[in-house]
Amino acid sequence: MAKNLLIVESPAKAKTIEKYLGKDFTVKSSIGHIVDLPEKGLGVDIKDNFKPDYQVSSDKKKVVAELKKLAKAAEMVWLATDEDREGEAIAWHLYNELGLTPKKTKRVVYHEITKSAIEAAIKNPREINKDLVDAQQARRILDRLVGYELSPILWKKIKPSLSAGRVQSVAVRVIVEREREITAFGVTSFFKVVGYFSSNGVSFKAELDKKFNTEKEANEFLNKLKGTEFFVKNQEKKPSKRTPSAPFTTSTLQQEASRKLSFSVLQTMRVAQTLYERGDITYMRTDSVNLSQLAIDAAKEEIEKVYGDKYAQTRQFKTKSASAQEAHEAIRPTNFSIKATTSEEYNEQRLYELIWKRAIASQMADAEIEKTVITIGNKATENNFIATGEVIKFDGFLKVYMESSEDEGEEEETEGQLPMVNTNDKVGLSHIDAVQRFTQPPSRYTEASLVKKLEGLGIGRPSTYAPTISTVQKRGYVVKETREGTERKYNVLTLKDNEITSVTKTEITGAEKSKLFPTDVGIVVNDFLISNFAEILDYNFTAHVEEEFDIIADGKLAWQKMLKDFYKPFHATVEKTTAVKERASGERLLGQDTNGKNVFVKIGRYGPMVQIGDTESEEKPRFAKIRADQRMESMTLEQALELFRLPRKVGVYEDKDLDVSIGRFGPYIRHDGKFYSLPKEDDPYTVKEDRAIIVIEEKRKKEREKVIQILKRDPEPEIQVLNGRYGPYITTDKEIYKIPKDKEPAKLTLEECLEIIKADKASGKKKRKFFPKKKA
DNA sequence: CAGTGAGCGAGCTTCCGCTTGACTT
Repeated sequence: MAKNLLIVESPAKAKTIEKYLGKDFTVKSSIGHIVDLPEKGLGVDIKDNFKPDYQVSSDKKKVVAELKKLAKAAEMVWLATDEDREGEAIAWHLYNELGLTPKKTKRVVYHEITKSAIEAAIKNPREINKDLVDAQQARRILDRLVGYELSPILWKKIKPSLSAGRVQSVAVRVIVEREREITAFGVTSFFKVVGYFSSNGVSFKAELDKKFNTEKEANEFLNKLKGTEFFVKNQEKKPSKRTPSAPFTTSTLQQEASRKLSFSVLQTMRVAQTLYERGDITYMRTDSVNLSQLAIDAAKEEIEKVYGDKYAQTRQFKTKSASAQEAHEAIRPTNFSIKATTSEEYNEQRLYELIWKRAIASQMADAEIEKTVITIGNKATENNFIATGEVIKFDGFLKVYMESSEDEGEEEETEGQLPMVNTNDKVGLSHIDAVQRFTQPPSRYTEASLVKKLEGLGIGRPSTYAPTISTVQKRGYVVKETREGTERKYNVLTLKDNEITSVTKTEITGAEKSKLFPTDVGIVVNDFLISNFAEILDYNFTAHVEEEFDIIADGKLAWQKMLKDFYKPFHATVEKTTAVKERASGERLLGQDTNGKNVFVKIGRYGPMVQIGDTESEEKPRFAKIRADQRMESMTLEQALELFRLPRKVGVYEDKDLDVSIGRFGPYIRHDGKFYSLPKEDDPYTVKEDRAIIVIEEKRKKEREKVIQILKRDPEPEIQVLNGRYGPYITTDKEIYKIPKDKEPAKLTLEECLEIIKADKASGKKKRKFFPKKKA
């Protein structure tokens, strides 16, 4: 038994550190937080000065028991959790749960996993910083109060199972507001003029320094240029340089992996986790752009070896984010001399390469660039045509890495080569285009650009960006969608050989790929929260409470005092809002039907719907769910009435009615108490009796083919051999068993089936239920 | 797993931040 027990948060980290420390140390991990507030109930006693009811998390009981045993046997316990608010709290929880004493406990911290850093940390132990722990308690309890007091209001006022929180509600707000900006955006068109010139055998283009509002003005301008001459009015050369970006943080990794590899933020984190566990990269949840000196030296050595001395230029980057806690290094390869991971998995290879390039480039020389601007004049006009060109004099870091542009919507301005010219040189004209362009609304967020936005607001942490994005989608506030654009016509005027011609072309506009759109529910919840809880939804709310957490961490404010000051007015608003009777349904009156009854669109307990007739009237109103491709905001009276054409009776089959409707899982036919899904190509509003019968018969045929054989047992439940979506399988007692490839499903005997079941059970794999309920 | 939607009411839902796990006819 080792004399020393050192505890870190991550198991992969524990393995690495154990190698550095030698046999006197056992290194174990807590696997994150070990205690938390209970999932059910508030878990905070408001009356007893916000006393939290901490409990060992159910999935950490085993970890805590093992650590406790090891701690008891050790002479000294070293708490080496991260040096940030959460890490300090984990150390404190460990201290409490493991029953440690000041005499046999030491708190150590480091910001990088290198041998020297760990050894230095061991030489400089300190005590647990209770002020920092208190700041974490304030953070934790504030989030609980906000989340668990706001969410139930939404259940009551809007619909069950919704949620609200300091982070997720602002994320939804960002998406809703962007959508409104796009809707409100007035697209206007203008004419952009581009001349195609040549000089000394080099063709180049130059853009006019003026845009025209109308086609008429553009036409007049081109007319003026008929038969005139162009000359070089001015030429300028300016040296400039480009500096590499900092190595990746979690947020920038997610953004670049999204742009360059089309990864979702979740996918990026999963792949990065694998690389981390393989030991290929450093920790992937970080807000720091720092590299250890060891890493910088290693990068320099690699750059000099591969690209030559003049390509190396080491630098230390500084974080721009005020909320950064910098407990780790930036994300980098653990070994710079390894250019590719040994993993066979394609996505792991691609992400590793991206991380390697970005980290290496960050320690490479600036790129030296010469910018050239040629101004082309014409005596017939005061306006000039401007040609810009760039020549890379020294590529520097660009040899390895080029950051992707942020505005994917922008047109690619490929700058060609410019000719060598002198002032007053005449230049030849090929033609001039005046092209109709349109102003662009702001672009919708991708998952990754939303992360960037949240990070900029100081909201969320590297470990929560991906979960937050998935929460707002799971709650149905936001959907990630790819939408096809629409065609748009635009005009092009061309001046060539002293003649002006006009053509109309078409382009696709408004196409979106994997972008975030707010749903009706998201919009209604957002508007409700903003009108009632403006403070929480304020973009500066997190920044403001973070300032207070910092004061607590400095020991200048008691965490209970901070919570009290926040909670009193907050809870009063909660009470006041709860007392209001009306639901917040986003109700909108669309008009009246032929009987003069009011027709509404609103959100009900099961989502957006249309309603005919008033709720207060004697007669029960009629309801219909709106279709997936419809939006409350753009719903018309005609569309609403159309929805009431369902359910429709389309005929009779085997003396029973055939009814067609749309349910939770799409359009279906109901016949004799059974449901038959209507295939995509059939329209529930027009489908006829004969077609409905075909659909029913097809399903019956499949049902018949589903059963390969049934083997009766008594008293145990029978064994069924069935044809499933993925081929034949055996099932009994709600469990599913795979059939070995060498067996023929139709000829399986009862004995063989039992053998397969026995073998499967013995393999020790845990079975998943057919429709798994939520985890316990 | 598919007819819901007001209201009555039981009992359910929910936060953010730290970590990895287990595995699919």
